[in-house]
Amino acid sequence: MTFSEENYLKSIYTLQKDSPKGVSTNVLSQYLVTKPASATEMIKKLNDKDLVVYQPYQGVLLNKNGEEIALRVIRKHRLWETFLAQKLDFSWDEIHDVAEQLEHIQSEKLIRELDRFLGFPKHDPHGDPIPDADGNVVKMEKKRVSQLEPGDVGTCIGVNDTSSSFLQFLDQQKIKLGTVLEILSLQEFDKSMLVRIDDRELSLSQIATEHIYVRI
Amino acid sequence: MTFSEENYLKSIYTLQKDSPKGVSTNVLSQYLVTKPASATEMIKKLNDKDLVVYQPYQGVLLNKNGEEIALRVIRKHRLWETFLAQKLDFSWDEIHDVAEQLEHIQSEKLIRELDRFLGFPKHDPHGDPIPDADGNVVKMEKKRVSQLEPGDVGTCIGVNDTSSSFLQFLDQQKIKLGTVLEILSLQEFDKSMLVRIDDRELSLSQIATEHIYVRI
DNA sequence: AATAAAGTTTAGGCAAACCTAAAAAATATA
DNA sequence: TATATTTTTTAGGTTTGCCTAAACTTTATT
Repeated sequence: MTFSEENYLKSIYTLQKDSPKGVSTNVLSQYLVTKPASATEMIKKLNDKDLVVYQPYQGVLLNKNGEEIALRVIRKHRLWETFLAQKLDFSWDEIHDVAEQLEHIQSEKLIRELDRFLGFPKHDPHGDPIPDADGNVVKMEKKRVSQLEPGDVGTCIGVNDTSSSFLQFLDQQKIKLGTVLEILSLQEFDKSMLVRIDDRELSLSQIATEHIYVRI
Repeated sequence: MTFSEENYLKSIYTLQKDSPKGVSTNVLSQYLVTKPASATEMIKKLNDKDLVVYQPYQGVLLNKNGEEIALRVIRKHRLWETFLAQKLDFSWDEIHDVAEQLEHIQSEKLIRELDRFLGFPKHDPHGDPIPDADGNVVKMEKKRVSQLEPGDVGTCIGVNDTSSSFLQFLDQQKIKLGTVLEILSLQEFDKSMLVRIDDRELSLSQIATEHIYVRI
């Protein structure tokens, strides 16, 4: 399993949630910042290795084998993200690129021990669930802040946008995992929301409320 | 800088200590488990990038630039080894392969934070010095156990053989970094040594005594 | 339904890092 | 010193993963 193969499998896993009848080469190559021709080529290789279901022109989906590998890579990615945030004081926006490299390290023992060292965390710093060693992922009831109504209270469990500008915005506003938000009001004209966090009130734009996930 | 280039630079750094007037392609390729022709090719590439001094048929040595990069890779390798041994309970023989992968992760911040997290260690689990961020390496006075005489006492600071059979032997004998050895006697006929460790006495073959380093 | 537009695949190339086999240079031996 | 042996380099080939351009499907529009 090469780095590149792992990256394709992981990407297909992520993208197939929004394209349940097949991830197109266009979408896939855009996500991976390559070209459609390259995606086609790799998909054919993964198909030959019996990791995906693929019919020319019909997009690609992971089969059981492919999903198993994708989940292993995602498990590693999220454990490393947890390590970087918890132990090495990385901020949200610095985590991703490094975890992207670390996720490809091959060593069963490494990942088992890392998991133990971190205290068997269930979620990564973005609130996404960490698959267990057998590939089981806990599903969580998450809602976007934008789906809440005045009076609702939610606990921040993740975000939807990993751009560093957004993550920096969150750092500035001191919004992190576990932060409790109370919705005070919704402005009709621009769908912005007035929320209370601890003792301060602040206004979040619609864009922001759509990118923050909470558990209610 | 590719993985392969980094591996070649690191290997040349190690090998040039024993071949101060040039590391031959033969030796280099054997060390890296490739073929001489591959080594020649890479050396030419490193030469074009001004990282080594190379004259055809005369072997290769690192220049200032090459040494700087080699030391950065070695620093990362040894910090990761320390992490694996100290935090993840890896034993001596399990460390190397994983550190070999981790050493290629690119992130200044990662290695700075890892260093801090580990408490700025000066030596790795094999007793080898960890270069600092500026590439300074502390030289240490180390002796092989075989160079000691009856009555001498030494503290184990490293080993010379990273084969897993040897490292497993050490684990079995409970010889680790910091273990204090007292030489009781030397057998003339096979150069084996009787040593005391804590309260027990054991005999070490000449092969073993030549592969264990101590500070006296 | 016919055509235009968009998306996908195929064909042919390129760079990195490896390989084998042959040629060339350096070293050892008679 | 001339030849034999060893070492190193060159030449040409392979695989992986990327690319562009052209051909082919599918989907959208009129």
